[in-house]
Amino acid sequence: MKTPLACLPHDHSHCVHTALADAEALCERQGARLTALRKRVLELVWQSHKPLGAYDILGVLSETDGRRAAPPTVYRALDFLLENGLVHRIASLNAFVGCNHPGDVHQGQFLICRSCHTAIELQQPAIGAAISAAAEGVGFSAEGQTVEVVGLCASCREAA
Amino acid sequence: MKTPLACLPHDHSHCVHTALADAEALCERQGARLTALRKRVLELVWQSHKPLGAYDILGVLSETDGRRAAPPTVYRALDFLLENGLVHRIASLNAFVGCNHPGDVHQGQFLICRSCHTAIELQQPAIGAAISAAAEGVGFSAEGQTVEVVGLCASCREAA
DNA sequence: TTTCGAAAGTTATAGAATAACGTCTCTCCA
DNA sequence: TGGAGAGACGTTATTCTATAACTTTCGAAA
Repeated sequence: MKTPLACLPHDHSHCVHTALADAEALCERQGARLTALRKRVLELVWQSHKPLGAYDILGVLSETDGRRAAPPTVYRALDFLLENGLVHRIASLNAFVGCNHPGDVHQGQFLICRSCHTAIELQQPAIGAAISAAAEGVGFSAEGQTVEVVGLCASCREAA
Repeated sequence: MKTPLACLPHDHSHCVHTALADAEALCERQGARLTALRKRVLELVWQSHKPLGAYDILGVLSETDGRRAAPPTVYRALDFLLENGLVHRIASLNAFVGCNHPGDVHQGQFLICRSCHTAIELQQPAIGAAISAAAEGVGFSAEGQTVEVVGLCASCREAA
């Protein structure tokens, strides 16, 4: 299995640039409007691999960017990004994180470190398959899966 | 696979009685105090297989039971029930549902119908195994799993 | 240049959860 | 029997998360 970038040291500015470029290309292709605000929110979400709360984003927009922003501003931008598969919402944290493979239809599967708070996104068909099989076994038609695992990432295990 | 009771018509009062009796036995065994309030909250959570919000519980305690209750009253009772494995929290709904197999160490896996809101609890080792394997593959030590699937249950599919 | 619609601003409020402190009531032990 | 201590619950206040409803702005197309 390929080790996800999120759990290794890496040039993170590259992640951000790639994510923004991919997002622009994707929106172009789909006729979705990636406005300055939406792009900025996406950039903020991508500033690390740690899920970011809506009110954290709001704080940066208000204080750093000097933009007059209220909660709906942020939530609307996040809704747009969610709809277009550019970010994921982490239900167990009430927070948002950039999607590693925008465009691909997929559900997010996340490993969340309780120490450094990094969220590692997985794409394991085996997990989805096991869930789908179980659902079908009881006649349930699965539409969306939430898989969030808390624990300790490799780096934090070593440190401890 | 055995069909979970939650997705079939059944004598639900039996569920409630069983759940309360099991809870008493379990707490007795573990030296945990299942007070009147905690038992009542557990009963309310078990009144259906639909996850119930903390403030719904609060409403019943205040209005029906006539008890003076504020949010901490409910959250403390829920914390106790969670710690003792008697209820599960559904992160994607901010709601709580009775645990089907208290005492067993297990993570909840839930199928949540978006039409009737019933939560069907699964116990599929295959799902947990697939997740654990993926986590270990990247050196992540998994401690808690959240698996929540939204979709349509068998009854609602038929009705539609 | 008007107009139409989407995006963003604005105000207010709903919903979920916890912090901090006070009070009561057991049980245990002297 | 009668405190001492601990745990449970009450109370007040606040924080965090999210959305409803309405207004204004802006840009592209007619």
